[in-house]
Amino acid sequence: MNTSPKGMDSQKQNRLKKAGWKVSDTKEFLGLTEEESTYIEMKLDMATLLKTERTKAGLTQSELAKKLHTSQPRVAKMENGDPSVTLDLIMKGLLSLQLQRSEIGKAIQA
Amino acid sequence: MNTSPKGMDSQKQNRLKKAGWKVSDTKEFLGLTEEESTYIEMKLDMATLLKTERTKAGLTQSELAKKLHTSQPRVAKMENGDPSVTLDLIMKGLLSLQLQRSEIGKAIQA
DNA sequence: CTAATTTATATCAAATCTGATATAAATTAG
DNA sequence: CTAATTTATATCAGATTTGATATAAATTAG
Repeated sequence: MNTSPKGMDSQKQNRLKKAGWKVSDTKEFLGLTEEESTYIEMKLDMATLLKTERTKAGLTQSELAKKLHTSQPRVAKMENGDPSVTLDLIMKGLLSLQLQRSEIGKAIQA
Repeated sequence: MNTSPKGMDSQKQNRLKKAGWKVSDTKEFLGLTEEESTYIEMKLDMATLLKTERTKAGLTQSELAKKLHTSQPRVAKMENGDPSVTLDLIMKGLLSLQLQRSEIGKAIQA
């Protein structure tokens, strides 16, 4: 019994609550519509990709921050999928790491 | 002679200047770095996709606006790639039209 | 053509996002 | 262990983005 949204996925839950995501309604991430959670998951995936790619490039957060004309603390927030960071900023980060649209697109499809 | 960034692409230029994009430097969209223009093009492509998909779904801007809990004028700006609109909002728009991540990802790869 | 519908532009206060700074916590090097 | 480096958290003023409203322009229907 119960394959409904109640019995959500087990791994996804932690990722959502990890960063301080807050739902418009009330109860935690319960009450998230399909679109809302898809949007958040997408953003978290992009955040993870940013961290992965930065590391792969052998850069520190401070070094990436300089390329991006921002600060190290903000890069930390980008990589942790902080709700106060826009997808725009994360995308700019990925592009500054020389990722191609094809690579970003592939990651979004995942 | 001249296959350098000076002799940019011909179609892309119009799309950029179309919406009121302003470069941090001065001269029009000259002086855009590769990353900056890629970011803008990506956003414009998503904007176009939004308009295409809304139309395909047989919805007016007002109807989509209601789904998105926003206003018709903002939907217009989204579809026209107005610089004052975040990629976040456009993505939420696409998701509210029931597009899957796979479809969005594919469009980004283009 | 004329009215109705749809889309675009202008404006604005409130909310959100921004880079910067200070500093704490965690990780890595010696 | 201890210091150095790197990453995370807190705060904040300024900038940008937001939904809303009014209204103009464009498109479509009759």
